[in-house]
Amino acid sequence: MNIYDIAACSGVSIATVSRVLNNSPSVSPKTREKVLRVMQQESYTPNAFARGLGLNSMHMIGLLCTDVSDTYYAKAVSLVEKRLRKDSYDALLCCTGNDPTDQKKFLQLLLSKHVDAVILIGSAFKEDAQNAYLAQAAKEVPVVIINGLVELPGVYCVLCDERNAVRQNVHSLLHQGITRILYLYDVLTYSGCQKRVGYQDGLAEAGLPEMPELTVQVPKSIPEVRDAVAALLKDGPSFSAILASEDLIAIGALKALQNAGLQMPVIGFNNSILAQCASPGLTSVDNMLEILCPTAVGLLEKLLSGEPVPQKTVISSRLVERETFHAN
Amino acid sequence: MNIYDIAACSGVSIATVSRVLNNSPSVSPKTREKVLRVMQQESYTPNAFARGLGLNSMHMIGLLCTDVSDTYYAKAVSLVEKRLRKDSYDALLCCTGNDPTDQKKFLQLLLSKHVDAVILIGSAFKEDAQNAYLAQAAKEVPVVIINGLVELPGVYCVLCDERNAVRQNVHSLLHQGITRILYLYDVLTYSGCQKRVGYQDGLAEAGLPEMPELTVQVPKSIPEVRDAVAALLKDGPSFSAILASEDLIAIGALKALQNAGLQMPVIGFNNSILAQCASPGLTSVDNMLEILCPTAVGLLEKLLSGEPVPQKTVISSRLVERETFHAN
DNA sequence: TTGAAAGCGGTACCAT
DNA sequence: ATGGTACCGCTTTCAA
Repeated sequence: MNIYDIAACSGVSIATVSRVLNNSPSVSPKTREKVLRVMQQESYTPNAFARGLGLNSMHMIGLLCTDVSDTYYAKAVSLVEKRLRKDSYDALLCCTGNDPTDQKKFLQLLLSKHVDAVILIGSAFKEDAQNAYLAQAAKEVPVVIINGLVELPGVYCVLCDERNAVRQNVHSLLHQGITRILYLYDVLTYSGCQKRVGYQDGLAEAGLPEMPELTVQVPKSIPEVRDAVAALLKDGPSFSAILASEDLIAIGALKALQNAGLQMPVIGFNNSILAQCASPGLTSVDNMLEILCPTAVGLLEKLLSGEPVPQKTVISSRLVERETFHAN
Repeated sequence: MNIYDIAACSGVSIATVSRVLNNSPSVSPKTREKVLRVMQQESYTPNAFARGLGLNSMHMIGLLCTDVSDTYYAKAVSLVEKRLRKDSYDALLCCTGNDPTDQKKFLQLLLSKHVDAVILIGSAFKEDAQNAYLAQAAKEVPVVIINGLVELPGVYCVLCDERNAVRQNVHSLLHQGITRILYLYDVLTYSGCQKRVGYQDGLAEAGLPEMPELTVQVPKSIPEVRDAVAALLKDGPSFSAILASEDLIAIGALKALQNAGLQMPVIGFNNSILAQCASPGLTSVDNMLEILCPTAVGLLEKLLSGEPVPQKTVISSRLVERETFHAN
């Protein structure tokens, strides 16, 4: 069943059928009615490829995500996809992993599929070399970055003020009289850098010196973090609170503390389900995916309909206090 | 840059360019070489829509998933997507939620996009009414179900023997002298049913009567499960071990036990990252997504190239013991 | 081995 | 308001 058949059955031309299909106002109600009835009867579905060829769009958005199996990114993908459906966009999912070469390859791949736009979720795009590719891509279609920042024409960023979130955490710990705060992080994506700088900000504001021995990079793995923190507890510099760039990392640290029979404030990041799973419940910074994601898609919607939108949208975080917050 | 331009630049016809594009053997090495060089020079990319229109395929697979924000499904989607890329298929992601109406709507949507196949991940398709839609869909494209079972022509299932997994868990608990085992579950998808039946199997084998008061349905939410289990501990039937259909549920139960100062064997399901996050570490059944997902895509690969494949592939699970396993 | 040309199923412009 | 028709860019059959 194609548009020609429908045209024949309805006794009109394919042009008219196409108009009905596209809700063109210039079709008489009677004609529209008739054509629609035939479509219904024949349970006609327009061919998406033919449509794509003509319009140069299949109403698809490319989702470039480092890793959907990660709880945080999975949530972001879920929220984005749900919001995209509202505008009847389809989501083409592309998981890149952390290799920059793959990331650019997949970006290329999405463009070759003529997606209407690309949304970056947790991408590590950060170095200039990669940004060159992003810049190129952004010339072809709008690029929206969730919780990342690349200031380039055609690239729009929606992000959470994580730097300030960490700064405030430091501040509140200092307020409890804790000055030696261990900061654990894994990768230095844009987001990763912001958090670390927030940690430094917090200390600097209180006139405290930087403590490089308390800023420790760890792999994103519970047992490895646990062991690393255990080692620190044994031989390392002393500390009496822990901030982590990720819930998972915080949980690894929590395990080390438990094994050592110690208690101290531990604050994670992302407010993921993992934070709820931990015992004691992990206090965590919520970076507001529930807001970021719909906002990002909303932006895209406007962009694609030609409306102007800000290149950068920043929202603030929210601390979710659970059992690991206070000292003693 | 289209195929005509490339043809012109190479001094051949578009047919020849097309042949080169599709690795047709009937092109002389010299011609092929020449055309390829031009393509390279012009950094030509064939138009995916035009290709789709001609071939009636854009080399896309529809992923029908109830909820990617769920840790378990996210992992499945991740593994499937990764494996699909190997065969250079793209993944069109569709999150349906649990409403059967939506599920059939999205299935329809994927079909209208002419995906080459559909992979169901954690779908609740179970009732006959829905199966009618599946049957219809399976007439158009192959349907592969991961960890679910629907026996219909054109539907292929790859699943884990979860029934047996639970049976064995019951068995081993009975062996430890525990006869009163609380079974917690949330939804009765195919998988959900199998697990529950496994629980019954285990008890039946030991000649124990069914204990409906120990088979409790709970919502998939840590605090709600915690409260439900706390209530059972207070006023309910006695039990001295807990089996759950999901890690998340097991963790809720664990929290209730901790609050009550109690310890008993608790076994979760899925061996998700959540199990590692819990303290004490949650013993959990691994239902082998790492095997199921690649197997499912491998099946699809064969199907799409016309090779025959079994309609049902079952693999066995693996118990991952952590701290919550043994009594005392 | 190569080329010409007829689809594939729509969109959109130009007439009427 | 409606119809005719030239695209869109590729695949594939048929002839040469």
